[in-house]
Amino acid sequence: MRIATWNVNSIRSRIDRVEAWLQRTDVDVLAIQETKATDEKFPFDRFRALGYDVAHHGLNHWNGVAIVSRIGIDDIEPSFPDAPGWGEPPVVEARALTATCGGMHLTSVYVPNGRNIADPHMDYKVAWLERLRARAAQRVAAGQSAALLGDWNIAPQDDDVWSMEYYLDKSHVSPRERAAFQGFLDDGYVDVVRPHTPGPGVYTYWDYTQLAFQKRRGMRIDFILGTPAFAARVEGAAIDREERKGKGASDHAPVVVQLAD
DNA sequence: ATGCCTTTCCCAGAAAGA
Repeated sequence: MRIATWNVNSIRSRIDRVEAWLQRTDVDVLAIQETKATDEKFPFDRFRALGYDVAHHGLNHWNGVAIVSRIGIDDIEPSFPDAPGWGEPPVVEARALTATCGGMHLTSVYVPNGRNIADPHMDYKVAWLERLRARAAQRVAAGQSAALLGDWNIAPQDDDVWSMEYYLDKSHVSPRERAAFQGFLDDGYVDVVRPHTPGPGVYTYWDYTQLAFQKRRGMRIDFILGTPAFAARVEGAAIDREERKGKGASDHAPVVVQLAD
């Protein structure tokens, strides 16, 4: 069985690529981020035609998360309890969606960007992660097979960026953000991809500008964190950087884990 | 300090991404 995550940067502009990728990779469940669509504009039919059930949470043309599954999808839950909002007045954004697929509790996660170290959006990012962590910890305590899959907008280790010198004063590598990410690991979550895709120089995101991909200037910011019960089933993992190539690519690559049946 | 590029809104240029 294969489970994957992919920030597609608009499902409508990427649907042809996503469809071809699903057919090529034989993935059973895909967690999607940045659908940038409401339900009215989400291409449900394209996934259903391939045999996937769909859960989508999209409130406007920003953010938006989904899970598509061909092993069943139940207990669909948008967001999570007490999720912080953004704006004035604060609005809870479409950045998380949990569903049960084949007995596993899977959450598609799109962590707020943070923008800059001193930006209010950074406080929002950290608070959002704290609340997600509280909910996620319950799944470890319950002994569930669960995973948080998505775009974390954090590079936890220095090797996860092409240049620490470049990112030193920027978002994604600050101690606050790294501590927020580490909290999930402290609670028992496991990065199930890194052991199978060791760095340095291994990334999941490359900026569209400045020929970043061609120059191998990327960041590892997309992760699959599993509970011990989930991690015990992982047999392999891969980052599909081929999918970042060519015209019409997302700026993120898909990340895939192979599970024992 | 900003643009570099891409996407959305929907036809002009701002907002957001990271």
